[in-house]
Amino acid sequence: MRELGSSQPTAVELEILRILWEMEPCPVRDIHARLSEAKGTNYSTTVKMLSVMLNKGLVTRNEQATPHLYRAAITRHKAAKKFLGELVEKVYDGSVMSLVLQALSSGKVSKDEIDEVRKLLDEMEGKQ
Amino acid sequence: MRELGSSQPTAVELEILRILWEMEPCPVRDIHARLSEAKGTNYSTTVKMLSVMLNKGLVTRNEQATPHLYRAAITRHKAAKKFLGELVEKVYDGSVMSLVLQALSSGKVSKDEIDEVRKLLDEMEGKQ
DNA sequence: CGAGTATAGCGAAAGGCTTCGCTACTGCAA
DNA sequence: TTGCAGTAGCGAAGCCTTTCGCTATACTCG
Repeated sequence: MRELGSSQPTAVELEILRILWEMEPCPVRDIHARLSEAKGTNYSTTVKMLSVMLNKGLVTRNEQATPHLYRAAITRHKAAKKFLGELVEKVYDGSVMSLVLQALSSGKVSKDEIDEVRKLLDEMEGKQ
Repeated sequence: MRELGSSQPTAVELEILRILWEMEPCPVRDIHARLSEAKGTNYSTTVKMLSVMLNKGLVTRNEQATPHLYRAAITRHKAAKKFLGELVEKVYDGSVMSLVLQALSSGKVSKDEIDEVRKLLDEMEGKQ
């Protein structure tokens, strides 16, 4: 088994993680139900992907239970942080701010949310 | 040739795009110089990658010039927007704000930058 | 002109991700 | 006990990305 977190989850892996974050712990059948709904893939495929992910340390499972129950090995928060870091690094050349500005200017943000950001900014400034 | 933007740039493709964004238009040799510095790959590899990217519509080139001069077919801004949109969609379930809050709370942001965000927030509020 | 160097391109190999077919095991019901 | 349905696993195929060797073409300088 590779070291945990040594690699970013791939596309399908991420889909599975998202399902787990929402309904873990859960058996293959449930994961497959959601996955096949979106992609129409075979049950074997889901089982295999989970075995691959288990191998990579992206998920864990309880083998005592029948059927086995799967869980994500990284929290949504941690995964998000990794993705974000990579995005900032690779596309925004390490500037968190460039990304924030672009994200904000994409619109779709409510007044309450704007206030929330202000509050965060105030806190940050206080600590500097 | 596939339709422009039909697929996200892959890892190496993104590296090449970043080089182009910085120094376009430029010949293969220059791109290769930068790429091999980071990865130690062969000149042929760079040529091939560019031909693949040309095929995908990720880059354009001026064949009149000798050697041919390459340019990125998408701006850094557009690529960033696409990546960001995907990240928000896939990891933050569509909430731009979750992403912004997480990005900001990762630290590494100067006072000037904080002020810059405030200004943007004010503008946004004015328009609502 | 002719040799040597720079440029361009192609096809195939290597490796990773995703998919599935086939097999095996388990547990329950007739 | 036998058969069926649900569960688990493996190996290989197919596809895409990345890599390079080999070949061909163009250009430069002596």
